[in-house]
Amino acid sequence: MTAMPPGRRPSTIRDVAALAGVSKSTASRAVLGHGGVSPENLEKVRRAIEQLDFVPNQIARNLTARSSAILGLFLRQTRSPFYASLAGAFEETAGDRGYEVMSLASGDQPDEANYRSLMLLADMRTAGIVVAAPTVDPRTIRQVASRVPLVLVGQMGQPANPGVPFVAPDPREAQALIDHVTGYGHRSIALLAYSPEQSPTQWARIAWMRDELDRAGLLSDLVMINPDDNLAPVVEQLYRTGTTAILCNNDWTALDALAAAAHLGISIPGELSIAGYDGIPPFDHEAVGLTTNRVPVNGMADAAVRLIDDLIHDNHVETGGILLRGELVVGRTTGPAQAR
Amino acid sequence: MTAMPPGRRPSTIRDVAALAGVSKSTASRAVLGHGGVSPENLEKVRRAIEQLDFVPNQIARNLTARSSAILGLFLRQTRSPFYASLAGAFEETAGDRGYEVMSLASGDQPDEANYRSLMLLADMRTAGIVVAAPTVDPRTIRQVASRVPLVLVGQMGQPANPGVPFVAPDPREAQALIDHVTGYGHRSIALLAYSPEQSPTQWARIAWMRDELDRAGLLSDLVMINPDDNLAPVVEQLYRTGTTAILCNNDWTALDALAAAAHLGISIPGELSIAGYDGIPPFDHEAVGLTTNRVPVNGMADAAVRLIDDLIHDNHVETGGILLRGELVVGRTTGPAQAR
DNA sequence: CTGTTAGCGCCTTCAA
DNA sequence: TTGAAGGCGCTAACAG
Repeated sequence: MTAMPPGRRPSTIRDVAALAGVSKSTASRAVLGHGGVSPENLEKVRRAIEQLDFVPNQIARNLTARSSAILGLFLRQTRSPFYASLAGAFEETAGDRGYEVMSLASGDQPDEANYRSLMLLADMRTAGIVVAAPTVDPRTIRQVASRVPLVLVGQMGQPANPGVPFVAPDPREAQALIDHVTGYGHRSIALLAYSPEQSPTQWARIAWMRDELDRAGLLSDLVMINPDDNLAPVVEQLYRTGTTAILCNNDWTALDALAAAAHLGISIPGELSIAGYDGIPPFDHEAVGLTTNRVPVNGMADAAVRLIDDLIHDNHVETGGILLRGELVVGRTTGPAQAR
Repeated sequence: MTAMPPGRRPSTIRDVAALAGVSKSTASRAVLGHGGVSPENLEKVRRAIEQLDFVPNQIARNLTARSSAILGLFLRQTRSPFYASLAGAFEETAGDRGYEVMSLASGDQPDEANYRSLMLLADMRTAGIVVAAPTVDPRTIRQVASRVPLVLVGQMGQPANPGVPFVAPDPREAQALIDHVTGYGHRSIALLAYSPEQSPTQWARIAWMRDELDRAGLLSDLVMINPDDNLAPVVEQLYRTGTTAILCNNDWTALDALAAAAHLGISIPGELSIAGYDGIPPFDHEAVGLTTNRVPVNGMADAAVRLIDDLIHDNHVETGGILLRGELVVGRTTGPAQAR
């Protein structure tokens, strides 16, 4: 047996009109409920709708309306807890404002594909589009933004995308993390990071920490890594050369570093302190015990909805962008520096 | 300044035709590239397209084509690592087969909203819809399935949804977990679970484990909990009444139980073994060290794509559904049972 | 090869 | 209050 749906083509407003014995227009008016239809006809149409199991095609509707209550969400990747969390928060807030959210993921395709995806979102007459995909080419962003209200989230807009509103985590929030480890007496602190191309946002915080630590003479090293690297050699090298604390670009990296340290027999946080960044559940779970900086995902989502809503309603919008700070999460992977 | 997009309405095929000095159809044919257009006209159209920055409206296209290369994905929630992971894997595999994936999340709304969302997906002439949202009402599923090829993933189809193909984790895979703890000598094993309504799939595995353990006389208790419960009282009670191992409905619960045990001063796995279920990253990370059963998310996604693809192309489809097994992940939260 | 016509499913003037 | 007509953006069938 093929479970293919039966030929029964979804009924259209035309079918409804025919069965009710009225014109398409009357049927349409009855469906919309804006009034202007006689009670008898209204009833007839109502019955026809019921009988035919009619549901108006929202998409066709948008076609004439030139707009809709749908927001498009373009994500870099769905798998990552960070983007998943952001998307979830966004859907909630947007839902509260009466928007439906349609998501599409980039998966770091070639930029041409990103463009097509974004246009697909625009084609369905979305009221606006929110982009949470830092790797999309700025030109693509600008092209789409010229057609549809667009907001960037989780990434800086300036200077690559002048005039495009954005919400992003404030790199300066990393100060709390630095204060935390220096407060523990660490004086030889290393940074682990992906390349700027790999993740501009994560790089922003790393660059900021690098500058801060460097200025204070506390930076032992900045090691560039890749997502799938085995960190054992890196961690060992750092440990041997006197680094007592490692700050990572994100929580994954921190977990990888922790696992590497375990393999090397380095005790945490006795001999080495390690901190992550992002603090997205479940990374911030007490049972994991990771010290990290929790990025304000909910706040970012809220701000994004507010921005896009303002843009849609033609309100004044801060083009300078919004930077939000998170909060320090103290776990069991950082502790007092030990003299060696 | 309002960053609203300039009035410049996206240009249509009509504009292109006008500028090129040909008819809409010729322009359309040129765009489609199916041939049948003179080189001169082709060139003229090409130039007009360039000049107007024309991009065909994919949605309008689908409207006439009555179909598209878009798959709809309806998720229970975006935030959960499980669904995020599933979605990510699905997008990848679907992408390999040339599909674009549009996602919509349920967020456990009233079922009427689910229906509307599903219809929205159908309205855009998606080639098929994949539902990963166990809480959607079976009637809604059937209604939508009668209009568009539909596959269930991460949930059983039978008997609530007869005839609707599905892919789900095989509850019997839990055997490995049971063998693991009994192999460690545990003879008083408890289960922690959400209610069946909360999560039918998780309940399926719990019910299966309950039966198995009960038959072997090893079940100490089955405690019903809620996602946000504080588990300290539960864990303490179990521990005091002689339970030496706790198997949880999912990994979150396991982390919560671990945190509770830590608060109570119960050492893991010395005095108590705890295991999770799902094994989705980052729960399965070595640094977390959780013993769990890794559900085959990638395999499920692959199978889902295969099923929907078959359905779309009218191939024979196993209506019985597909059950997939995962693999045991041995961490540091389980160990030998200790005599007390 | 080309333009005309007729939809896809819906909404919105415009007269009546 | 109603229906006819036209359009949203595009494709496809049909004459030339």
